[in-house]
Amino acid sequence: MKQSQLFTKTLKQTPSDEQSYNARALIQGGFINKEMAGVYDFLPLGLRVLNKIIAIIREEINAVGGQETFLASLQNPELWKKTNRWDDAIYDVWFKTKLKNDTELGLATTHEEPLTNLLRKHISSYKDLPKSIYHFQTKFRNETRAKSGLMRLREFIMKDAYSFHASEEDLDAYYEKMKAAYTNIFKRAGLGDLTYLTFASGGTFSKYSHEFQTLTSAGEDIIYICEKCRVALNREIIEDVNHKCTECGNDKLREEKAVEVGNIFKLKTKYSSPLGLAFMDEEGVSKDVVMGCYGIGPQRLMGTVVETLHDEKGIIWPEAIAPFKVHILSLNKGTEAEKIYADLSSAGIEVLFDDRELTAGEKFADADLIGIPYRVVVSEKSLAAGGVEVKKRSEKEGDIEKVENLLKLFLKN
RNA sequence: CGGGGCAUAGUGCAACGGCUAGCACGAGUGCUUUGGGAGCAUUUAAUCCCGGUUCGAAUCCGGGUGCCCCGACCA
Repeated sequence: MKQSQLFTKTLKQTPSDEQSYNARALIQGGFINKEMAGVYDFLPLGLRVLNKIIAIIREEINAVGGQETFLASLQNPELWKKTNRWDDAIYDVWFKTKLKNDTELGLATTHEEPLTNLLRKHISSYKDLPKSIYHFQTKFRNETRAKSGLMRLREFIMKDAYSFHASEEDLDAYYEKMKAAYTNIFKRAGLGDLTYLTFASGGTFSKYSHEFQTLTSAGEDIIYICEKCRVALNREIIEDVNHKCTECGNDKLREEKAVEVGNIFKLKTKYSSPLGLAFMDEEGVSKDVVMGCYGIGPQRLMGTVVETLHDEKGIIWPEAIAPFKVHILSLNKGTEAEKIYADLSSAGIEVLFDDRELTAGEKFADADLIGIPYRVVVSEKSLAAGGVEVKKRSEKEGDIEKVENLLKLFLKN
């Protein structure tokens, strides 16, 4: 894409109405726009990143048998009354609205109820199980305090997956597969080294649930890390386990601030029972379906990447989720840059081409701010040196590369 | 929901109760510039809302709204 055509502009100064780094950098770079506290628009650059994160999640969930759907955001209170979650005194994050005839509706905060109810039409026998179903859909949560840019939103997309099983053993086995899928997702998104599988409180039916916590000062959670096992314990359970690792008993735990980027949870029959999702087993006995649920917020994941991967000049996107792979900066009047842009683009490489009539300093500053992994500078100076300068965003110095080698270089990487 | 801070051109800041609300960046025009946010000239554009005090309010008072932060909360 030609940068001269991009409708968004970068800001020279960071916005004064944001404190968190992710919000400041993403707004300054033109990735997102703030509508109100906890509500952001995604602009072309930001949407490209978001879509790449979603694509990674989709691949990994599909790989463990997930079937993608798209459930509605307007929800029927009757289902929520059955699970006792409609009452604001019990579940206080609702945005509620009404039809013109005064019938109440809820804007989806999550989708356990409607999906469980939907599955009543499709699951009746042990032969129909197991199943894994997910979607990417907007959640609305009336948080008392939205905060920290993309870290706690009132309107956000969630990938929520739900699995349905004939037995707890089967759920347990699938849960481990999903755990591995989540590990892959965070690794691919560039957060592998900073993300810990974390034991958290389990609620009614399980001892523990698992969170995926990424270390960052922007996080809201305190976790205790066991380096031996590479797992962590959420502060909410630390007293229950006497400050010892649940895996190996290690009591030398390191306290860190972290953000919950994902959560997996064994629901068992918490929703199937009140909503009447049952199946007939091999003996002809009716049993409640056993469920698990698995959530990731792609926007929070994006915010976490920005919080953790940046320097004083701007964002440093991991290649897998960068808005573009290559950023070409044209500093001369010639057509060399234009040709490189055309050649790389037609080879399927994602290129942002800074063809704007600006000074070199402005282009460099914008490139650093936007944070595309590879910067290619085309100038009289580079051409005189035999080619173009190729520099990684994550490195200080670049190298002169011959123009004819670029295609090979970027197709290889 | 408790506590604190803030609200002025598109953006970032300034202005003792008093003159035509100032500066920088941005944007428009013209000329000059091009390896780290360039120069000259010129133009453009603002006091969150409602009420009050006062000869006079961006400034003081009351109420509202919005934003940020701390805490509470958070499948």
